[in-house]
Amino acid sequence: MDSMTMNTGSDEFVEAVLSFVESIPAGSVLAYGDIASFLGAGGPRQIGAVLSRHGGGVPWWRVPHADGSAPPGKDAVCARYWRAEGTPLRANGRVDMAAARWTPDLPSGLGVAGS
DNA sequence: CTCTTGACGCCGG
DNA sequence: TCCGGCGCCAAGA
Repeated sequence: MDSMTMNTGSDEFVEAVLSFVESIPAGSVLAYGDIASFLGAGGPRQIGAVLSRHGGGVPWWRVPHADGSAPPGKDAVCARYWRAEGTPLRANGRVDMAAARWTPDLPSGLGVAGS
């Protein structure tokens, strides 16, 4: 997909975000800003906007804030899902981003590639 | 064209 | 650690 042709608000962008979220394995999470960064389009707010409108069919609970906290109102629901999926949590009940943060499957051989 | 709003993120107190 | 404020990006009125 041409990232440069992907304009926020376009169905392409929406599908890309939803697809990305669906690809997140249970037990791992990604912050709004992380998705925007990996996607290479828009910003954290655009990701949140998409999930708020079309996130009804994807594991949106795997997409907390950068600090590991959950979206407004969904705090209790998220905690339940996180516990069920064994997501690394901190004492405060928020996600341990340092351990739960997921990265797309990169070509084998990388891992340590410090670039 | 300008102003406000929003499932964000980071910094300072 | 919690709270508030400012910055960012795009859509809507």
